[in-house]
Amino acid sequence: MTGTGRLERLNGMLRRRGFLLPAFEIHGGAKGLYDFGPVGGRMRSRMNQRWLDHWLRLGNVVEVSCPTVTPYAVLEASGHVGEFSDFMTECTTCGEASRADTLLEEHHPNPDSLKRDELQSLLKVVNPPCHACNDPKWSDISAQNLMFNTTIGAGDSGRAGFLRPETAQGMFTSFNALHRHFRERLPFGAMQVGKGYRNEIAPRQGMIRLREFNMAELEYFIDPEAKLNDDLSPWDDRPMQLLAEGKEPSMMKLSDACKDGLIRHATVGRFIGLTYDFLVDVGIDPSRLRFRQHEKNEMAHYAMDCWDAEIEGSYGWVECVGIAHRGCYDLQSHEDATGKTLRARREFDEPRTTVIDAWTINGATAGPAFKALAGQVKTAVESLPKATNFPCQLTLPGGEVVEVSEEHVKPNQQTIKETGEWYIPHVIEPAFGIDRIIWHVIDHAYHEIEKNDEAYTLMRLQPSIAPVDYAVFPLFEKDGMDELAWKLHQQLCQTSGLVSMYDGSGSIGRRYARADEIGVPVCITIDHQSLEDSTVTVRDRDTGEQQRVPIDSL
RNA sequence: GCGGAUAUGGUGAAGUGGUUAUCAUCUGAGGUUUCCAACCUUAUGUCGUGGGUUCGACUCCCGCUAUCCGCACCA
Repeated sequence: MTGTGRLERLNGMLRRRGFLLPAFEIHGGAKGLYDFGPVGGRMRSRMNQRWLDHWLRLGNVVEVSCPTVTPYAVLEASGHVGEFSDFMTECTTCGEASRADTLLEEHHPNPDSLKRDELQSLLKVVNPPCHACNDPKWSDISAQNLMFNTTIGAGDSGRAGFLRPETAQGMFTSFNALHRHFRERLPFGAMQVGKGYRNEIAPRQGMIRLREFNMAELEYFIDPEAKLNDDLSPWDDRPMQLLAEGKEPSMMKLSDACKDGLIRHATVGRFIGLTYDFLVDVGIDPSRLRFRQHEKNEMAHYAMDCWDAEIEGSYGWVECVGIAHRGCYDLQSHEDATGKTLRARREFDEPRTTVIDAWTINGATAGPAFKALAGQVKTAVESLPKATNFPCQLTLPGGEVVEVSEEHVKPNQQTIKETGEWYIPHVIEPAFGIDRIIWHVIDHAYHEIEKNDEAYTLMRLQPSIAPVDYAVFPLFEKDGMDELAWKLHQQLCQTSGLVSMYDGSGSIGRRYARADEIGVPVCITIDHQSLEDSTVTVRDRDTGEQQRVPIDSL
């Protein structure tokens, strides 16, 4: 941060030039909602594309797209309904708002687990003092859900739902389709870029905390027992700033951090490396990038290990990527909630044979004898040792005592051969906050310099994400230079993936300045000589150097 | 959600209980100009929003919305 007011000037420029604008402004605007304007919109889609390309290079990752509108049951199963709701209560004396469960921490082993009614009545009974004014007078509690509620369908047939708080759940719920697509072979990944929604209590700091935001997530499914080919040596030449839990920050090689057990899983380590490469590739200054491991107590409800990529900018160090080892939590949760299986199979090296030589029930006699309890009796009998003598008494899980005699049982002798087993895959998830990354890319690219004793601003954006590739200028809009420039501009626009901008107004210096301000890497100028020999000058944004080249070589 | 500050052309600012609200810059048109924000002419464009006080409110008061800074909350 150089100089006071840089942030204000930067924000002013972003607005003026159409990078970022407060959304719906003529209606008064809305907190936490932003437009990407005519310049920023292009940059955002380039960033998204760049991100997809980056992960597609792994070769076993596919792109999907899931709805943002999500049924209640999905997010209930994932734990979001519970985790993303807080029950708030307000002190009627001083107006201080508090979380009801926090107030009751000393009066209940786990107030967070209580249902709304239970929490309400416990609050009434305990009546804890307000930590601001000490008065124990509380309003009724109200649910503060950080997800946007909606109703899917109209009227009585409407189902409760939410706008998704993350893109991940759709990829978990379609696990079986992904699994089939990859011929049932792990590891594989599914990813998507899309919108996520969180009804933040207090959106702040421009692009840093939004209510509707662009996210890009990869869910990488692995067999927790399989050997994975996660070679971290490619990153040995670029140590990274790592803040491991409970350790001092230090520059480390990923391979060492993994060897020392700071990074608890090699795939997490590899994704840290790939994330580093992506961020630096789109223009993040590597010296202002670090990876921080979550403390145990700040870890989200699903995570086993989590590393954030934090980027330093005008708002300090900000979390922009989370790389979480989610274990089997998500697939397990959806299995539990739906009764469907979300599993992969691994074959054993050698088939495993289990020899059973014990007892089971004789259905024909035990059925009529024990009726409804027969199932429980069967389980109990099958766990008895071979040496058991009948009749004998068994206590069932429900407390009933039954007497099992010889006629109810028969020997159970079989050999079971298993060639493999079904298991719930583990998930490693890199989750990117695209808006936050775009913000920091802009923040790092924005330079205020002096040029001929005048303040001058330029954006040193990477060409791969610059909103415009070429600016085409006629030196003067006359003598046919304007027609030639317009023709070249049209030609460039025909090329897939290229964006060109024509600018013919103002002095040539002014036009260079305008292009520099939005980070156009290359300006092409048509002058008198161009009319004669079909050459143009190509000017580099960062050095200002010009080269004369034939039009055809562009 | 609480407390404080703020809200005037696209951007940045000045100003007033009274008739036509000021300046710079940007933007458009025309002219001029042989490569880094030059110059001349000219044009377009503003008092966040709703209510109140008043003969009259951009100005004073209140609510709302938004922005910035703390606190709280949160991934």
